Amino acid sequence: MSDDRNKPIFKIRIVFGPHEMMGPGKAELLERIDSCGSIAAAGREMDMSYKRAWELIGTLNAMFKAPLVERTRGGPGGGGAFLTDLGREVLSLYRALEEDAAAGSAKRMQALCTLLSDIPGEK
Amino acid sequence: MSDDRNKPIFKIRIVFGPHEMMGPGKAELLERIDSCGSIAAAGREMDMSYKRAWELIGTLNAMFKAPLVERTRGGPGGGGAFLTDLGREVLSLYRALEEDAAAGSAKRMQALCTLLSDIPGEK
DNA sequence: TTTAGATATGTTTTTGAAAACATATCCAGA
DNA sequence: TCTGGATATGTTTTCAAAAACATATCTAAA
Repeated sequence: MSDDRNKPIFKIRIVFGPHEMMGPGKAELLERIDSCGSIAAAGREMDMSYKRAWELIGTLNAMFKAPLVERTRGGPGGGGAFLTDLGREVLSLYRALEEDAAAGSAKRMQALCTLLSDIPGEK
Repeated sequence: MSDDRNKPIFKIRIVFGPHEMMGPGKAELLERIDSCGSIAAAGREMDMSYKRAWELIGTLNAMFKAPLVERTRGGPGGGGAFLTDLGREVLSLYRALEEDAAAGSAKRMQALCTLLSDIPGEK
């Protein structure tokens, strides 16, 4: 019997400084901006207000050596946003880091799950 | 010149289910209960209200096969709390998992830090 | 039998982050 | 030159999580 229930989700947040951090939210936002071509559309997909998405991008752009996202205003379609090379690099690095971390701790994760209550989600 | 500034902090949160998760906060709480011998004292050390600490312990006790923390009431000192064997096991497993994850992703972490802005904390 | 210091909970208040709302601005193309 | 759809921000409102406050309860030991 395959026991695929209870697959735990591994969330990583990297805190670089008091106001500089990166976690699952910003990563997903970058990803969606890459595929959508706009901050507004990415935000909509994530059920996030444009303003919030815009703010997150602002902090991301400020915390790295150069902007991860560049934007254009006006024109056909009204404008848009796209990842810079650095943006793509940071994103893929973060994703790879996630995988490495998960792989490195898989054994322990399995052991932890063993100790969980049998009746999960039973709140 | 040692460049120990900007040592990033790696935070891991494991989400087992919709209402079942464990992260740095619960881990530290377990640790301090172990060393303090009481929920109240542990909470004080963490600047956390007794009520909140007590609630966190409640959810922890509920999500594993057996309680991680047991408590006594009354008596000299008024009572106290201590980790069960399972509690100690979960805690050390979580700590080990953290280390494994950090070790597994250290290379990528280093690479990420390289891309950070030079002027950190400059908000 | 009183006390001390902890556990155990209910109730009210704060507050800080996110949402919601509101505009202003930009500009290629029709 | 008007328009559409996006960026860019300021302002107000909501709301849920945490804090704060308030008690009640337990019990070994003095």
